[in-house]
Amino acid sequence: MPSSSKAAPSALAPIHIAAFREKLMAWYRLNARELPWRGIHDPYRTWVSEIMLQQTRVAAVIEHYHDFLSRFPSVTALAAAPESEVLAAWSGLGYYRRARMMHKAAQVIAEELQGALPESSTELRKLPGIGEYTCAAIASISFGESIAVVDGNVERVLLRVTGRPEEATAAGRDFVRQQAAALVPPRWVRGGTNAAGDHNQAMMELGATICLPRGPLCLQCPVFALCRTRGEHPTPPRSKQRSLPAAYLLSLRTRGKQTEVLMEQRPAHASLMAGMYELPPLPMDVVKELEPLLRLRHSITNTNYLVAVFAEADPKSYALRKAIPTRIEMLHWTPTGKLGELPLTGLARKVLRRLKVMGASARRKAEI
DNA sequence: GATCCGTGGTC
DNA sequence: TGACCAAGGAT
Repeated sequence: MPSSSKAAPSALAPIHIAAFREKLMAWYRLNARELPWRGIHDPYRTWVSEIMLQQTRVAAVIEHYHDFLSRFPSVTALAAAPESEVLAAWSGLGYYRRARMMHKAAQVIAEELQGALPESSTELRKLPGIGEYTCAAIASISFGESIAVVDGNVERVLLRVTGRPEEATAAGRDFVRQQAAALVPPRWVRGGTNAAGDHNQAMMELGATICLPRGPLCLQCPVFALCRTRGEHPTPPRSKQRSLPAAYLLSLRTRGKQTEVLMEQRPAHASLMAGMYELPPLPMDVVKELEPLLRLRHSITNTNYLVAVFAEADPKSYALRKAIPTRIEMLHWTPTGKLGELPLTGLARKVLRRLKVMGASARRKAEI
C-alpha cells in the first residue's frame, strides 16, 4: 500500500519501464484475443473499429463491424452514402453522433485528402469524431507512430500500478498521460511488428481482461511484481438510475404482398436519437387497462424503461392508432422488408426483432 | 470542467 | 431488480 502523506513515489522508476514493457508484451503475445480488427493493415478498418469501440463493448462492436464494412467497404463508399444508411448500419450501437461525425470525416477525407486517412496523430485529431484517444490509437496501430493512448483501461492500469490515488483533476489526468507516454516504446515497425501500436493494444488488453474494474485477476497479471496496489483502487459512486414506464404501438397492415408497419420519425432537433425511427409512442393513460403483446426492459443512460408494446385488440378498431399524439407527417408505413434500411433506434430494432416483424438478417436481405 | 449522448450483458 | 459497466468526443 502506498499510504502516508509523504510524497509517495508514485511514478514508475525508469529501471522499471523496460521491465514493464517486456513483461507486458510477452504476456500479450500469448494472450491477445483474436479480434476482427487485429492483425489487419487497413487504416480505414482500424478507424471504424476505434470509433465503434468508444464506450462500447467488444461483443456489441463485433455484431456490427462486418456488416458495416460490407455496406461501406472504403472511405469513399462511406462518404458517398446517405447519412440515413450510415445510421441504419449503426442501429443498436448507441451514441449515434459517432456515426454522423465519422460520415462527415469520410467526406472530408474523400474530398480534400484524396480518400486517404492522414498518417499522423496531429492531422487525424483535426477530423470530426477523432479526439485525443482515437488519433493516438489510429496513428500508433495503423502507422506505427510512437504516441501513447489513454483510455479507461490504461488509466485504471496505471493508477493501480503506480499507486496514485484516483483524482478527477487535471493534475491526475496529466500524471496518467505522462506515465503512459514514458512507457510507449519508440517507433519500430518491421515485418508485422509494430512496437508502439502493439504496446498500446497490450495496455488496453491488460485492462480489459486482467486488471478488471472489480475483481482484478492479479495472480494472472504479468506486471504483478511491479504493481504498488495489487488491485486496490476504489472508484467513485455513480449517479443512480430511475425506472419509467413507456408504451408503444405495433400497427401492421397489408398492401398487396407486403406487410407494412407504422413507424414514427423522431424530431430532427431532438437531443436524443434525432431523426431516427421508432414505433409510435402511446400515452400511458391510454393503455393502462390493456394487456401488452410484449414487455421488456430497456435502459438509456440513467433511465431504465419498462417498455410495453400494444396492438389493437380488435383489428378493425383504430382506437390506439387514433391515440398517437404525434403529428401525422412524422408517421410512415414501412414495408417490413425495408426496416433494415431505416435508421431505427436500438429499442425499435430490439422490439421488431423480438416480435419477428423484422428478421435478424433483414439487413442482409435488404442488401440483395 | 461538467454534461450529454445509447446499449445490453452480467450479477 | 437495480447497479454497474465499455477501446470517448463535443459542446
